Amino acid sequence: MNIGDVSARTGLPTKTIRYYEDIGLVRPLRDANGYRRFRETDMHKLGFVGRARALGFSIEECRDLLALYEDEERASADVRQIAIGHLEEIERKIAALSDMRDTLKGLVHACAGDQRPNCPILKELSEGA
Amino acid sequence: MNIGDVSARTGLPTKTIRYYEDIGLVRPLRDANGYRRFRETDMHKLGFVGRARALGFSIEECRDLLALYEDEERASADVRQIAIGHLEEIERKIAALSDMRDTLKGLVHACAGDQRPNCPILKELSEGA
DNA sequence: CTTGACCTTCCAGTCACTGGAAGGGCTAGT
DNA sequence: ACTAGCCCTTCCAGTGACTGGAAGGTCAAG
Repeated sequence: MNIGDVSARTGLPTKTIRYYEDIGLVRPLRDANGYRRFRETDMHKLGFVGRARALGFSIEECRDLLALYEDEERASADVRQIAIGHLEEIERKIAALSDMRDTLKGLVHACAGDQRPNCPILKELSEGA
Repeated sequence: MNIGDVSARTGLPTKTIRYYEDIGLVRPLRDANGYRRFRETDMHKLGFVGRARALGFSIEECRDLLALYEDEERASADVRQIAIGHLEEIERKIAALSDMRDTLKGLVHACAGDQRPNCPILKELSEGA
């Protein structure tokens, strides 16, 4: 399979697939003409990474998860630990964004949004709370 | 005021303040020795940007907000529109993160997290939903 | 006159791609 | 045989918003 087929099947852009090769996530073979040749296992790995990325795991976490996936002797505790760490990170981000949302909502609500210059949003940014 | 004083008063790292000068958010004066000299208005602007960044506004949004702040003829509607756009962006991010969180929570819950290799997290990443 | 805390510029790295240029390969149709 | 139109290759540069570090100038205190 050439890179275009893999892209169509995994949904990953070819640029991204080449990048994943660059950083060593996959190691496709090469045809005589220099084209990358992807085996089923390569495509499977790329799908794995694509799904892990969609869940917000970093590339390094993906690398670790892949290594665990390929290690038949793995302990599921190690996988779970990575997932828990990531989950906590997501909870922190949600909390931070929720704080921003609440503050912004209050400001947007307080602002008349008309042709006059008076604006509580600018006032807040200018003076602090 | 030198950059160190501004840093202490605004809470922004000196590196960040220099960066903000680089991209034209502030234009401090220069002393004969080459040191940046910040006026009150410069510090005020930096505080403004710091608070806007803390609410998640991008640098370009901060630039626009600053311009509106300095425009006495502004319409508060323009400020409000920027804030609403940003608010929607935040809502989208929260929604995406919440989806990830829910999926991850389910997977973490389903995983025994012991010494055995069997793992529903890896299974999901490997096979898709 | 030295120490140490400040300040300066410039370069490189972060993260995970993304865009584009320049060029070679392959297949189908004329 | 030639050409059109894809597909593939590499390499370089840019994104956002900083951050780290090196190499060196300045200044006040002791």
